[in-house]
Amino acid sequence: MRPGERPEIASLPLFRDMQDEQRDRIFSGSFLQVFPPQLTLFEQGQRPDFLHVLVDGLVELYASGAGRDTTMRVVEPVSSFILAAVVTDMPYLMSARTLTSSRILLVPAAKIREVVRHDHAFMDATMRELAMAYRDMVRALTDMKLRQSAERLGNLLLQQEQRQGGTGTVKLRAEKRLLASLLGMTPENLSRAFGVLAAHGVRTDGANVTLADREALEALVRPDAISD
Amino acid sequence: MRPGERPEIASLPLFRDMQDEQRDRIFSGSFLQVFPPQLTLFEQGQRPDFLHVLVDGLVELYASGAGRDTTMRVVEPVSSFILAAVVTDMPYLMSARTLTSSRILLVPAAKIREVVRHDHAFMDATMRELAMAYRDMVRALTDMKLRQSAERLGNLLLQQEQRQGGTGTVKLRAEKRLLASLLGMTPENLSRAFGVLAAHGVRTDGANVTLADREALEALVRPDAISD
DNA sequence: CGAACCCTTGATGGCGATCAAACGCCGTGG
DNA sequence: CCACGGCGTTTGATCGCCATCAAGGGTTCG
Repeated sequence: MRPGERPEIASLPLFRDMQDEQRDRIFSGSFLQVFPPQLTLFEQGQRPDFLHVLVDGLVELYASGAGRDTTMRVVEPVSSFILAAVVTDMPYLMSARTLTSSRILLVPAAKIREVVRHDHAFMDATMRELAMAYRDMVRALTDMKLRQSAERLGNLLLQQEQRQGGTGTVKLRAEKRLLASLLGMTPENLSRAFGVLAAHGVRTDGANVTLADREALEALVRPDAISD
Repeated sequence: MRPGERPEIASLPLFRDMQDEQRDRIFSGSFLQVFPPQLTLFEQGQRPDFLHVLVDGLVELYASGAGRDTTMRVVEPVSSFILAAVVTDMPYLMSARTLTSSRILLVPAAKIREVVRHDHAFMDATMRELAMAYRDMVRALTDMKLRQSAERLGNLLLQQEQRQGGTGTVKLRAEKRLLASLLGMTPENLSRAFGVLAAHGVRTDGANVTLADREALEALVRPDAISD
């Protein structure tokens, strides 16, 4: 582990408040590994072997079915993923692959389940993490059921703009084809959706998007105050 | 509380393994109330005041946005709902209304959060409940993104048939208009979806549905083995 | 420099929403 | 007991969003 990385992982909400001793147990049983781009980390249906913590890089979680794939989440560092499968010890509902070269901390699932049982603060953090993840999924599902594609895109841009500092600029971290899949549409229609938003002050230049007229965009998208 | 009801609630996975003393604390601060049909229990955006446990009746959880509503879940007895909002103490993401006259146990949210902190088994059960709820939402979102409407309906019928005993018969507990909203479509298209499935052995008679040719239906729907 | 690959743009088609109307069920009130 | 009215469901007609198919332009990388 590089200097500064371990404190960064340890300060994640999931690990922050637990006993030092228990945290040491988790980390000592874990190992950090570098994966090349486009590598499948695991596939849906498998039993969970590790809790994954993305330290550096970019990871896609996707689900397959009915002969097609769809992106469920793009994981950015530093954060953990597939916690729910680990604590329940039930098969993954999603597959994972690296998008870029990625450094990932692998924590044996059995160790997580063991430490959860013995460290109250860690269980508390796990519970909260799962509750937040559940709420994220509720938002994603309502978004998919209630909004059409251009609205979903506009909404995502508004949220990303806030998370990236509110400078009126959004930097797309992943390819547009992936963004399309995340939003539940095809690349072609994502392109057209950007075209629709152009009439509402959205300028695109490759991966750089500028929101020139926030008011007009919000009028189109009608963002939900609760979804913040 | 009627005789037999309290044991039924206490034997729920959520409350089953906690200390008797802590369970008493929770129940002593709670009260059971009867609500008429079509009554709004709470609305999205509100701060959670109670954990709800549906003892008898039927409750709809729905979300509003972009000028429309969509059903997120139909709650059947005996089970709790809106646990995630209660433990995080964050605003509801969904609204709730009774569909039929319902008996609901109302547990003060603050008491839940307090007991969670002190009872390890209860926290463990809460964590697991949230993990399962999260997984349910993942399944719902993939279903919505990957399948079209007739497939979603067929899938739901197959699952309901299993949950109702595998007799080849499904009894729809709610109105079809509600089922349509749950599946993310209009009542008109639900009707047409039943029409499509009729060619695959699905006979409907009001709220009674019989699956005459399970193989044909599964061939159409391609159910996912993981989604069981 | 060439070959993928991504993104874009255009043309077409299908799924599902919307609009409209008729049927059946069930309650109320005459 | 029957007539009426309301509501949920069904069926038909039309429209719009989005997927698919197809082709061209731009970028990256070998």
